[in-house]
Amino acid sequence: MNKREQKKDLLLDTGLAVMATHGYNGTSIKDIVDAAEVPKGSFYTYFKSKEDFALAALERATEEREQESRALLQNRDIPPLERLSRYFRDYTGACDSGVTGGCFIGNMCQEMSDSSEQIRLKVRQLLRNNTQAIEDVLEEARLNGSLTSPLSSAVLAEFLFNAWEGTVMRMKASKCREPLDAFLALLPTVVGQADAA
Amino acid sequence: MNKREQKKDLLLDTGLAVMATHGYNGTSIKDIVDAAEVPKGSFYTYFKSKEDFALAALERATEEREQESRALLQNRDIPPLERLSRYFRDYTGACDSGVTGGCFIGNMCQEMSDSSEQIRLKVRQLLRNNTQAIEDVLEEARLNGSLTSPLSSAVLAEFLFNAWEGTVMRMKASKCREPLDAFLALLPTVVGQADAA
DNA sequence: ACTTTAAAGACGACCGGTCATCTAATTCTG
DNA sequence: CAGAATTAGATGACCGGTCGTCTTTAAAGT
Repeated sequence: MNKREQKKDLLLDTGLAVMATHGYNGTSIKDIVDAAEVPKGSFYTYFKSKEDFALAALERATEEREQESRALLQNRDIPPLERLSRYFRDYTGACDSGVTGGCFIGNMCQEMSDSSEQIRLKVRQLLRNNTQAIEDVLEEARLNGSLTSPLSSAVLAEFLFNAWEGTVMRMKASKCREPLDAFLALLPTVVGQADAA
Repeated sequence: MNKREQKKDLLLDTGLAVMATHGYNGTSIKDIVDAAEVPKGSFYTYFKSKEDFALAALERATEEREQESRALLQNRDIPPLERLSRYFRDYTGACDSGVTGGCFIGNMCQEMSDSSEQIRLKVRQLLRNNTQAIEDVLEEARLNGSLTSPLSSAVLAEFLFNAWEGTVMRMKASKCREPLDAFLALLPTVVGQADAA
């Protein structure tokens, strides 16, 4: 990787962190370049606009998360429903250590969907990808008989993922793990397990 | 109501609408006063700061919604679980007519929780109130035997409300009613009904 | 020397918030 | 009750500062 790509990456990583906690409109270009210790004038050599940066940051945010989550979600050594449970539960750490930011995609969805059609479409796509990953696991569980719900895996996945986003959002306001615990408590019920404490 | 209160109300109503679609940082004082056709200088005679306005708008947003929702949620002519179902389903209209804004409280939660402690606490309180209202209905359903879940009403309410917020958020990005349908499809499962199509 | 890229700094617009000024209502005086 | 004095509230010009963006200059690469 060349020098240029490295700097763009640095800008993306650090800027993403800033924008994840202060939002799109709450983050200035100066905030981004300051955090990355990159001269202000350089910003527009890497991104053609602030919106362009946000679009790239959105992709980056999911890349980082997908590294780990895809690996877990597709790990055939663990029963599919167990994978799902871990996928959600492993978020706990972020909560305990005074999480800030929450889900960057969720944040951008709320703040920018009505202001930028480009960002809305990108968010929609990333949300769909995430939902699809969950649906795949559910479909696998259905095939091996551990998923008994009469509802389609698509509906189940859509519900679960949205419920999860709501849970993460709530944790931002409450700063406690109750929302997460409630989510995990209901997970078996939703996928149709009698009781898998 | 005196003239002054009326203007403050106007500022609150119109400003709330603007801030609900463009967010806190995406809305300027000028945007608010222009929408209400109130002179810029007047703003600070009604609110001591932008943050103060947002706090008041947050209360206003729930007042408006609570007018109708409380009445529905506490209507003893309808079975409690049916009330809950309607409470969520009645949101449909907003979706069909190209909803903008979503849930103002949810928006502010995502955008401002990490920036303003005052707003975070207000959001947390309002979210709790909403959850409590749902818990009350669930408790009523448990008493009359229609709620069979072994999980506590508090956990159920927390999960349901967060799932709902996530659903509303997803609709902002997707601009379709699929998320809502998925939510409504799972509602009976969550509260422990076998199938109450 | 010539092309390409990074960086500096300027740009006008706009930000949240303040201020002196003006208006209109209230209180005081007779 | 009339008219003068006082004051609370309304107002838009204006503050220093920051915004996102762009032009211009400096540096680097070949």
